[in-house]
Amino acid sequence: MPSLAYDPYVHDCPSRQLLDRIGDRWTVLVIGALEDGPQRFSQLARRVDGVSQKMLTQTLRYLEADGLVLRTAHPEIPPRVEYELTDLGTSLLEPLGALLSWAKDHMGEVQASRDALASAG
Amino acid sequence: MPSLAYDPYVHDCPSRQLLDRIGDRWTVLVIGALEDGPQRFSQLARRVDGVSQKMLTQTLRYLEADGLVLRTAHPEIPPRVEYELTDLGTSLLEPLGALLSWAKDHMGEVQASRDALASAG
DNA sequence: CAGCATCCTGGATGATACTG
DNA sequence: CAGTATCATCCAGGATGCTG
Repeated sequence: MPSLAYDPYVHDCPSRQLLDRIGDRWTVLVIGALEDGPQRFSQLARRVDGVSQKMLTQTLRYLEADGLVLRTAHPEIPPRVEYELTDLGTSLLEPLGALLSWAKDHMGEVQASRDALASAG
Repeated sequence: MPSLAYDPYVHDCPSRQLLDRIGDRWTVLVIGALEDGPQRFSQLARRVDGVSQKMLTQTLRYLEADGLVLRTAHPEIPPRVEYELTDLGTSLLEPLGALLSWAKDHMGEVQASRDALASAG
């Protein structure tokens, strides 16, 4: 049994800060989109369907600041900017994968529970 | 390398639904608080510091509906209601623990990256 | 004690227009 | 193409008061 000892509601606690990041709609999606190699801004925008330019930019800036994503601007016309996961960012794929894996394995049970409660009224 | 193949932005996708749940500030905290056994409502309110009655109630209702938490109301005066993780809820502790673990192990690097960028201007 | 109902605010997010 | 700037919106979440 893993320990959740340090409380994420303590503002200074790393777990809280991580939770805040994962909380927003886009961070996880962007990281997922970058899983298979460097991507250009417009590629990401298409890949992470529904994200606005503003949000994509903001998310990428955060990830860059946190050292999870590397930004490379090529001095060309027209501009070309590529984003890729750093080693640190890549290391996050594993626990994230574990979570998605749980969802895949157990979401059926969750859905069944919802349905049961709904039909029970 | 884990696969993040199925896209969480697809509304039907389990990963998206899980993300939505974890997205809110309280779900993860409540699950964490329930890690070491059944808790009363007021205990949880104190444990998950900062949560309002409304949010705690709402979060518990969701978790109950999803089959992650079991609610037991004892017919007494004054009322006593206990919440505990189901087996399903307990199984979520593991991937969650992995994520928190990552935060613990790497948040230092993240913070260093932030500081570096900040001082660099 | 546990928990609804109501009102209200702020910040996250989107839409739009413009630029190097 | 890859952004920046600005305005508009929406609802999660907090505050408060009441009930069984």
